[in-house]
Amino acid sequence: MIQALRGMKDILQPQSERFVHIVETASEIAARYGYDYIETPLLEETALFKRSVGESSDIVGKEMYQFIDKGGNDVCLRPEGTAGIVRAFIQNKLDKRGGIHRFYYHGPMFRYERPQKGRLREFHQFGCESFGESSVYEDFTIILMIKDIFDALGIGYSIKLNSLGCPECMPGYRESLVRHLVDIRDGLCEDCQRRVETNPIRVLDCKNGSCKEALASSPLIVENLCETCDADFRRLTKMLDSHSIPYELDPKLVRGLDYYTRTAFEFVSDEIGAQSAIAGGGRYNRLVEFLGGKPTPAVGFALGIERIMELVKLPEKGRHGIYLGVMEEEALDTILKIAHNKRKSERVFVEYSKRSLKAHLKAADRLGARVCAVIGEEELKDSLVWIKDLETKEERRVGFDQLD
RNA sequence: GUGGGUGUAGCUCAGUCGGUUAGAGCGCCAGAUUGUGGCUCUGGAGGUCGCCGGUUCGAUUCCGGUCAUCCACCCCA
Repeated sequence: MIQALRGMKDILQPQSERFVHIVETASEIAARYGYDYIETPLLEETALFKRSVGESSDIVGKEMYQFIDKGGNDVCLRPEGTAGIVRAFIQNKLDKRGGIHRFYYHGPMFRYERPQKGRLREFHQFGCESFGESSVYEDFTIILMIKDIFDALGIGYSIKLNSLGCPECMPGYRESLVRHLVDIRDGLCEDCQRRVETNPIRVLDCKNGSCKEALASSPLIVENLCETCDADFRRLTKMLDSHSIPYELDPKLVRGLDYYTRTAFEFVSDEIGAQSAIAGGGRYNRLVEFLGGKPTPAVGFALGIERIMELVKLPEKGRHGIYLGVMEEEALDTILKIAHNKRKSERVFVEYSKRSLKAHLKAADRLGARVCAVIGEEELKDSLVWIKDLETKEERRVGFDQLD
């Protein structure tokens, strides 16, 4: 038997219903915040991700589905959404056009990781990217939008917030951090000792207990921000406070992708296991320029649909729709016409073969229909259809055109 | 990539200290008379006990390998 590849899953109902519900809810809210839908290719040149996500990240280093296509191009399945959208933004010359451009997207992402709870090799994200707005109010608005989405979906979360600084203050901070890390090197885990060279910022994010202890006294970026970054960060937290949005300052929150600057945030849930981030994002003012476009400020986020599916509770829909069947073959034509008409407004099931009343009722019941409508010998004579409400058990006969 | 758990019916799982017909609940199918579903009752179908190899008179059970899956590390949504 051929099975789906490791870490890749079919999504059938009832899960597919949650999936659609999440995408629809998020899309609707994003549209109300002024975002337009964008669709970009799943396959991109490998160089795009190497440059945007960063070569030092594990995503690029060892988790990409990368291969050479038949034309000799080095390509890979996208491991995340932002890079492709930034590429599209630049390629379509929107950077030169100026103004503000906001996009939302959703679709599959691919990372060759070891699967576990909340982590798949093919997973789905919904995300938004806003280009051209440098105000921190846009960062605030994006956080507010995510809150709206999660509230609409009825799921709990907490927000972690940090600022990663900018080219003004980050390099200086990085140097002092490295100096400190070198001092405490012996107390760090193997991975972190390596990271001191490759990506010192990420040492802060290490979950290893001994590293956490060793890092207790390390300098924090939020205490080393330049004036502009600091003012923005204060404004952001003030806005969140005044809107009564609870958040937790996490000076050790480091986004895994290299392109983030200033605002970085994560929405986490404590109900879904170790992979607790249900949304993450922040500002990435340097990425457009880095990928060859005109310098353009940008903010964005992505949320993990599969992780959220575990949290969404769908309202019970109960019986709905109508089931149509016949006990005499001559009535099938009539039934099909009724079905076509009813389908303009509701869910309709049609059984094409002649069956006993009992069989029809049973089938209607199993399909979750509210009404079972059948034409038998008696109804055929008088041009009527017998209907039964499976919930109230009421039954009656009505004319072909009076079905409601 | 590392570590641990688990693979027995469609689903959730029991069980065999190695022995002849491998079980339960749920689900499924059929019936409880003629045109009445869900509930109940009765009956029935359905399993090469993940795969390969080893030990053994004999393996679903023990051992090794392999694959799959789950959880955690790592990484991240």
